[in-house]
Amino acid sequence: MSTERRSTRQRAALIEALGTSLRFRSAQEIHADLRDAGSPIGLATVYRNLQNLAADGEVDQVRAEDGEVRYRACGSGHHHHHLVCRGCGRTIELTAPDVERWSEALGAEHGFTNVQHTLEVTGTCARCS
Amino acid sequence: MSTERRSTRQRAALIEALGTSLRFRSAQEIHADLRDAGSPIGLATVYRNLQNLAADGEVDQVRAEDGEVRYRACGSGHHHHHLVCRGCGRTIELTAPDVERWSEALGAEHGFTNVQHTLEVTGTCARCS
DNA sequence: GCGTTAGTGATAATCGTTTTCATGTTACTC
DNA sequence: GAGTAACATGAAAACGATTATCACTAACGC
Ligand SMILES: [Mn+2]
Ligand SMILES: [Mn+2]
Ligand SMILES: [Zn+2]
Ligand SMILES: [Zn+2]
Repeated sequence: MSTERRSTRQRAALIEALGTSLRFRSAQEIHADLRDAGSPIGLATVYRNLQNLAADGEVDQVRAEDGEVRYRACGSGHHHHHLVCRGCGRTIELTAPDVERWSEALGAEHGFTNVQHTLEVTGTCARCS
Repeated sequence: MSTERRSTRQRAALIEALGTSLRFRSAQEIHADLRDAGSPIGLATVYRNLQNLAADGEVDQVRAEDGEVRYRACGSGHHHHHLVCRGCGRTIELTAPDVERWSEALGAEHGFTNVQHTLEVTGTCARCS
């Protein structure tokens, strides 16, 4: 899905806003932050661009417990997981080769193909406890 | 949270409907199934009872990709994970002691306490491929 | 049976997200 | 630099799952 997207002021502002944050944030939070930072942008545009960026692999998205989707520009463009503080949102990227192998093997063992998985870890970071 | 809940016709019908299904189903699916099966019940009642059952550990709930919450009465009352067919919904319960240890250790290593995790595996089962 | 109180359900409200559609911009050609 | 077709934007309306309301019903303990 390599896409040629037009460069707009809004898209640039969104990418910059993402780049400067270490936390996962919802579309609405990001929208408010952009507004506060003096970059007027429509909410629908935030949603659209976040989805495009996610589809293009530029940002990660996770679904919070309450069902809201949160976005973050992660350092690695490759498959990884997250350890997220439930207090402050501080996020640490994790790789879990054992889990990758484990899920693949279990899928195969049960005759499943095209095996995917989701894995997220949460806790309270040192500063927050 | 061990709760003393009153036994009602609706609650009994819901528990029975859950017991006879192997798939994860949304509250609305379960509601429709109950109606079709001749057990009139309000949608709000389905939602309320499913949440109670989940809080009491009687049913598992997972969030689908589209954000919908799905429910299922699982065999084991203990912590486990799922391998779910994206085609037919067929579900296999998994335990992953290695993952349990891995997430605990990683949390501790980064100074996190009260570490929790979610892990779900999806794929296409033999029958569906 | 009675009273207390949790449970029910039709309906309205909530809220994150998506769609609509008229208008603004971008990228490209000449 | 125009001209232009396709894409992007955004205010507003629509959507859809879930939750809240509230008048009514039915369990439970006595
Ligand atoms: Mn993985
Ligand atoms: Mn586990
Ligand atoms: Zn923290
Ligand atoms: Zn299947």
